[in-house]
Amino acid sequence: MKLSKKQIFQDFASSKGLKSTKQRDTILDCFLSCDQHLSTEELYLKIKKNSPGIGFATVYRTLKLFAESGIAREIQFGDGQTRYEHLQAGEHHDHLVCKRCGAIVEFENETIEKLQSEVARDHGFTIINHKLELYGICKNCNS
Amino acid sequence: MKLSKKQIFQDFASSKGLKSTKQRDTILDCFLSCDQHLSTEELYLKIKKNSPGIGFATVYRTLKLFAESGIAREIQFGDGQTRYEHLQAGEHHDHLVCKRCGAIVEFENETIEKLQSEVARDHGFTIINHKLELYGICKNCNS
DNA sequence: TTTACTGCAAAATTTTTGCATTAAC
DNA sequence: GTTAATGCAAAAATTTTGCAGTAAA
Repeated sequence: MKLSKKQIFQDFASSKGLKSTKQRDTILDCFLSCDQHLSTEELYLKIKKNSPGIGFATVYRTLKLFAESGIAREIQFGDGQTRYEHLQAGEHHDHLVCKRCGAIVEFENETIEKLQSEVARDHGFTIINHKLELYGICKNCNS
Repeated sequence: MKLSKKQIFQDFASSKGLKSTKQRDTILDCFLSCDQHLSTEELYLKIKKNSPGIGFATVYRTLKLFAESGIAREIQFGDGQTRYEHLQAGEHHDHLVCKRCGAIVEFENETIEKLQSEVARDHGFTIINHKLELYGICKNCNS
């Protein structure tokens, strides 16, 4: 069975000699229980409601650690803010983004993934990860 | 035969009642003759060499116009800078990005495009455009 | 002349960092 | 005791805007 993200991060932390703190636990819990695709700012505001003591810089630095540990990934949807999404090792999240209402739908498609590997191979690339975003108008906004 | 990007932009400009200026011509020429994927800053620096009078804000606003006219598109590779790439109507540029040396290789793949349309249709989306980036290590850096 | 464009500098955003203090090991 | 983490506030880096002067229609 897969390790939980919490476990993965704890392993990462101890392997790096990082200390375990109340703040990091709080941020990790909130991050995991929150929606995908939150920006640093958004997560910070959510956390501040229950834990007013936590500062923006701590959230900022902790999210960077999450990305480094592999449980999260930075993404940019072109709105000027860096966002973080949950990431399970080996998982991919591709996105449908509605240009009108901002709705984000996730999808996975094995065949596309395979084709991507082929393209990479043809060009001599070893793929580490990828990003696929389809921008358009969603069902609701269309009707 | 396809309209040139220059032509497309001129049509766009006149349809919008925009005036034709020396600066915009200069910026358009440099943009078209320059490498793909330049940031505003980078293009500004290139232009300043030959036309020292042109200001950053003009380059910035002109690139926005290029994007609006359809001859360019904003992209983000996650390095904190917005970049602009050339875009022919109906064309897509997907990218292989080397995480080590930063090399960018463009590719197109019809089958992937078709699958994307299917995914979008399945979710009730009408696609306007898309972004596909494969991150990895390129042939040179691998060897 | 009327309207848009330019260049400058200032403002607004967002990301990143320095540092004294606090807390974990 | 050491070493890392935190919170604040300041600094950097980018993007965006206001405005007076300039140039195009």
